[in-house]
Order: sequence, then C-alpha cells, then structure tokens
Amino acid sequence: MEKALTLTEKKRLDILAAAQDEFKEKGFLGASMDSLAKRAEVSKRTVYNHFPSKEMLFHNIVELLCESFSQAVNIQYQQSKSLDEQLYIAAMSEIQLLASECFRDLNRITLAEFIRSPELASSTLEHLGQQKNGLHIWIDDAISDGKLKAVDSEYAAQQFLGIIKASAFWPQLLMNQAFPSPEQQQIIADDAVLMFLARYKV
Amino acid sequence: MEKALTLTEKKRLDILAAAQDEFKEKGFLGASMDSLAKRAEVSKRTVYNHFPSKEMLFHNIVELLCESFSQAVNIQYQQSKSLDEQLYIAAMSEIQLLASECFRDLNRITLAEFIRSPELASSTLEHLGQQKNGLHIWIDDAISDGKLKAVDSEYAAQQFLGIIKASAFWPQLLMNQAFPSPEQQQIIADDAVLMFLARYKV
DNA sequence: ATAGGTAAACTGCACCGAGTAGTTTACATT
DNA sequence: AATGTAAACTACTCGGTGCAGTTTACCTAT
Repeated sequence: MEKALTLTEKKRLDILAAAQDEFKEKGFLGASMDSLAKRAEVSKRTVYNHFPSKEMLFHNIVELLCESFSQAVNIQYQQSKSLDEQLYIAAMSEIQLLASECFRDLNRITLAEFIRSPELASSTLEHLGQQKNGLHIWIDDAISDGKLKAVDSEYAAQQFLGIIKASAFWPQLLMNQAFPSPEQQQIIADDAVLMFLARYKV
Repeated sequence: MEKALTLTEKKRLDILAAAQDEFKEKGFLGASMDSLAKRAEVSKRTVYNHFPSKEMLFHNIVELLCESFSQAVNIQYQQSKSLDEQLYIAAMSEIQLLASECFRDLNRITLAEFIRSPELASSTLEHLGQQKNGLHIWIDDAISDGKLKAVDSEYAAQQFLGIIKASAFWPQLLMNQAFPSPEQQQIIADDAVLMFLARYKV
C-alpha cells in the first residue's frame, strides 16, 4: 500500500522534477521540452498529456515551489521578551529561509524571468497573494507597545530585510558567493538587529 | 574622410542602440538578430559585418555600458564636514546612479543572464575589475579619524547600500515599482544615513 | 483468488509551421 | 567597376500534434 503512487503520478512527479532542473539550468526560454522529456525519461507526448504547454508547466512549477513557503516567516510580538531576542530570531529564520536549497531554486527560476518581464512578476505575485513577511505587523505591535519609534512599518521592515539580503542573498544569487557559515549567519543577524534597534528603539 | 567614417560609424551606433533595446526587452536568448537588424534599419548582413556573432555583440554592449560607469560613485573623506553631510551626499549620488536610465538598462540586460550563469557573472565582473564603491575607503578614513567605530568597512558599506537598494533598486528592477520621487529619494538617503550612524557613530 | 477484458495512459516517431544564427547571391548606388 | 546592401537561402531547433501500437491499472465474472 506504500506503493500508493500510481505510475501516472510517478511520471508526473518525474516530469515536474526534470522540468525544475531544466528551468533552473537554462531559464524559461532556454529550456527545451525535448531535453526535459529525456531528463524525465518520459515521452514528450506524455509531458503534453500532463501539461498543456511549456508556459503552464512553468507556472505549475512556480506555484508548487511557492506553496512550499506558505509557512512564511511568522513572528508574533511578545511583550515578555526583549526586542533584541525576538528580532534576532526573526533575522535568523529569514536567513535560514534564504539559505534553503529550494528557496534559492525558486528564485533562480523566477527572478531571471521577472527581471525581463515585470508584468509576469506582478501577475504571479498577486496570484500567489502577498506572502508579506509578518515582520511589519510585529513592528506595528512593538510601536503600539511603546517600544519602537512610530515609523512606517513596511518601510522599516524593508530596510531590515535589505540589510540581511545584502549579505546573505544577493551576492549568492548573482555572484555565486558561498553561503555564510552558521557563525557568519549569526553575525549578520546580530548586526541587522543592532542597526535596526540603534535607529528605531525608543 | 570623416564623412565616410561617420556614416559607417553611424550605422554601427544604430546597431548598438538597437541591440541594446532588443537585449533589454527580450534578454540574450530571446533577442533575434533579424528583429535587431530591422530595428536598426540595417541589413542583417551589415550587422554581421560589424560584429562576428550574437555573443560578441552582446559582450560588446555590456562592456560599453559598463564603461559608462567607470566613474564610480567616489566619495572622499573630509575632516571638515560632518559625517551626516558626507554620507547623505554619498547616498544621494548612489540613488541617482541607481535611478539613471542607462544604469538600469545595464542591469536589466546583465543581471538576468548572471542569475542563470554565475560563472559568466564572475568572469565579466573580474574583467571589468571590481568597480568597488569607494564607500568602504571613506569608512576606513572615518574610522582612522576616530569618528566611527572600528568595523569591517566593506561589510558596513554593504549594509549601507543594502538599505538603499532595498527601497530604490530591487523593487523597481523586479516588480516594476515606480522609481522614488526626489522627495522619496531624500527620505531614503536620510534614513540610510540615520540608521548607519545610529549604529556606527562613535 | 484468478483469469480475462476494457479503458486509460504511455511510447516513439514522424511531422508541422514558425523562427533561429549565420551565409551566399544577385542587385543597385555611387 | 566597386562596394555595400537586401533578399533569399541553409541547416538547423523549437513547441506542439497525430497516430499506431504497447503497457498499465482496474473492474468484473467465474
């Protein structure tokens, strides 16, 4: 009964996996349906039995990858804990997310296409709903609690994440830089927290 | 003599301009030499008289665009001026650079390819030499002058630019967000300076 | 439970029309 | 006559389809 995977489903998964690799390696335009089918060890016809077109297959993959991040980095404001402690946890989990293999794959696949056609980007993102990082809500709560200066929380969150991504995302995505070690991750998180609180703490 | 030169040279420039548009719109793979030639109002053969291949034409354009930014944002440390003032100027000129049409074109064209093949990215960048933002030298000087805490200057510069780019670069590049108005630019620059100095000022 | 039958899915190939980078040919302008 | 041009041409690759024949999954009748 563990063999609950019918052969058809298995093929479908093979196709999705192969397509993910193909798109990641060559981009949307560079990817070839023939090469993809060969990769999946499946007839091209079978690919088209499962997915009506290259574009639909691409969207399907993007959705699939996005779904695996529905558990957004959720940070709940807690009066009992210090700001430093809470922010540090948020920063670290964000870094972990940026580090995760599948998240980086998603960005490899999508961002290149988004640069070339921002309308595709916005359509995809609005369809996925803003997986808004909950950080700005946390900031609002902290402001209400009188612990932070009153500021535009979305803007401040953007700054906070910008500091982190400058060290732990963009260099890796664009220039193949090595991902920071756990010690470096802690430093990056710590520095982001220090800078943020130096500016906004009451 | 100049006339004959200017005529063929004019065609050459037409081709380069058309190629820049074509690559910007469709990326390297999506760009077509036929469409490009039509754009330049020039025979395809003429294109191949000037450039031996699509790839060489692409490299030529990237180089050309990169050259126009050889004048990196250069900031000289001045004891006589306040840190705020100097940093604000640096931030604003960086934002101006990020805002400039041709700089954004360059990134539109190159970053999409860089994401897909980071080895191309590193080879291009090392060929261009690190157009290192002079900011980290400024930071070193300020540290020597006893005005800033002793920190890794490159890392701190990365943080500073990360804050700015989070608001004035990535959203525009990836999500077609409107570029900040002059007032917003001042706010972004001001906030980046505030945050940086709140953290690092002695 | 097993044998048999049916419907669905898979395969491999040939094929289509469009489009690609790059080359040759034949014409027109000077 | 010489040169540079446009148009046609080569030799592909692409996404996608049609089809004949094979394999798999599953349901039923014994």
